[in-house]
Amino acid sequence: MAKSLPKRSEDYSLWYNEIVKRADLAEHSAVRGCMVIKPYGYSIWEKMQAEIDRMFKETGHTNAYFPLFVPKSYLSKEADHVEGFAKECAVVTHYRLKNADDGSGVVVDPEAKLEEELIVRPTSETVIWNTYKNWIQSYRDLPILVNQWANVVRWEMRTRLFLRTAEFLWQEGHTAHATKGEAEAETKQMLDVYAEFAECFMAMPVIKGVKTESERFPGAVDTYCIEALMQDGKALQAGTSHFLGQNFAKAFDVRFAGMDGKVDYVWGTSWGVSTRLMGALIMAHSDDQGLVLPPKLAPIQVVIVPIYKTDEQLKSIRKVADQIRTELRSSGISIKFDDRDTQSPGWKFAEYELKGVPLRIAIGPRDIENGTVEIARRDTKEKATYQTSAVCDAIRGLLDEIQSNIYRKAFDFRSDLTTKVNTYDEFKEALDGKGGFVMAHWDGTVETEEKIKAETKATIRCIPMDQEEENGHCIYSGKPSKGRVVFARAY
RNA sequence: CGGGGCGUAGCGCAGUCCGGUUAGCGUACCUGCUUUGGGAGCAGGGGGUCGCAGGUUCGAAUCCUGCCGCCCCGACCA
Repeated sequence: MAKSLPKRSEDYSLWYNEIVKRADLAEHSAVRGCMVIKPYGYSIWEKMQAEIDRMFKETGHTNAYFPLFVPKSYLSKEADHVEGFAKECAVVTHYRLKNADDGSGVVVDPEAKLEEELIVRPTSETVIWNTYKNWIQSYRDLPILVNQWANVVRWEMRTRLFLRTAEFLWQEGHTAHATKGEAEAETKQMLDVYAEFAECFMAMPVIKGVKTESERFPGAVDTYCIEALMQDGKALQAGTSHFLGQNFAKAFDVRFAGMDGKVDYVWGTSWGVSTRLMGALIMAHSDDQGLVLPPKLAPIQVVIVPIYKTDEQLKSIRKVADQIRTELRSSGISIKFDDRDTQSPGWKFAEYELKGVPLRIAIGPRDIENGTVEIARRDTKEKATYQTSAVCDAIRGLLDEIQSNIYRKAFDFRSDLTTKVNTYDEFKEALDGKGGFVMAHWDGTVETEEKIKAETKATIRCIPMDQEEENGHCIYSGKPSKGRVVFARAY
């Protein structure tokens, strides 16, 4: 009867797909590569959004909204940008349908062809810089610190729920500055925001770094990123922040008069995180029983399950449950009392485990008699009995403890799977053995990077920002190097 | 785009090779009774254009032709 998940150790990819569906996070839609985000999954995304949005506001940003459609000509104004995105764009060519002559349904009306095709945005730099052109004349108009929450479409060849879908939800920040230094500082600030969110809320340690030239965002001068490690030893890019230099300002002719009266191009940044974070969250902590959610992002932090035979028993359990619920709610904890009599307690236990609810309180006749409740932790599966009077304090403490425990667990896991290597043989051995992050010297050339990728499927995830200076030799070419970079096989 | 798989009840599948009563199983759903400290038991019940179109045949989920769609692996990819 137990409907167990596939085991991570046996088929990680199958486990991932199943957990997404079984925990009611998302499902495939009728359209290839697109997903339906279900209410429970969406409520986790909303928790993420709320925190990220708060952090944006705290750093001086405001939200706006730009159109879904990008005129085709805009995309080609920045050469690298169009090169990077052209192959995965959805294109709108017509604006009307009509009934087919043979009665077979509706067909595209050939009379209704658009003069200029519209691209469904894969990202919004072009529309936004075209707009900024009109917003900026002088240094007094700068900086512009705008973010938008939106959906974008990238026609990916192969998709995976949350990790890579044809349409996805994200936020994209687009800022404009008077100086290079200010734009660079903004790029790094937002990277810090992402890293803080990942570590403090998702309980997921990340490496901050810079992308190599070949992994850079099309149109950027520098791409900064946070890289996380998943339980199967593969890396996941969890967020990026781009220093755009004056590239888009030049492409869209966005100039401003400085204090000294001289006219110059504006400096730009863009940065984003997406529903891919949901995938990261799932893979960072969950186990073979289901989701494990960090308390700070769990839509339901505590669930109370009553165990009873008679209405009388339920009545006295409800009294205790209501008391606990009222007190915890007043300290901002989200708590659900599941008194449905349509499901058995055992069913509920399994269900809330699958959904990653951090704490479960069970109250039965035995507890009522003893003035106790049973609390079970999702992360360690430990159960303990508490005096009813001590429950609320215990819960508050346990939520904090779970948050830091799963972070520590993920951190230790990453430490175990981070290997320093000095030769190409050691490199391949580490990759094929335990996987994870492999720290190695690299000669700084695209050629070497490409050869390593072709031979091992490992890419340079980033050049870490806290890179230690260390003289060494490139594992591939033997040429001198001044520090290690992070290699991994990645999603 | 290459390789593999799948399409039969809400979901998961068997049946297809070798055509033949009324298309079956698990689960979910509905009703009733008994249950409830780890996915309850028993009894009864409802639910199907077998992906679509055409063909062969007395007869097609099953054979033939064409088409459509989705998933997985790979190549590709902020």
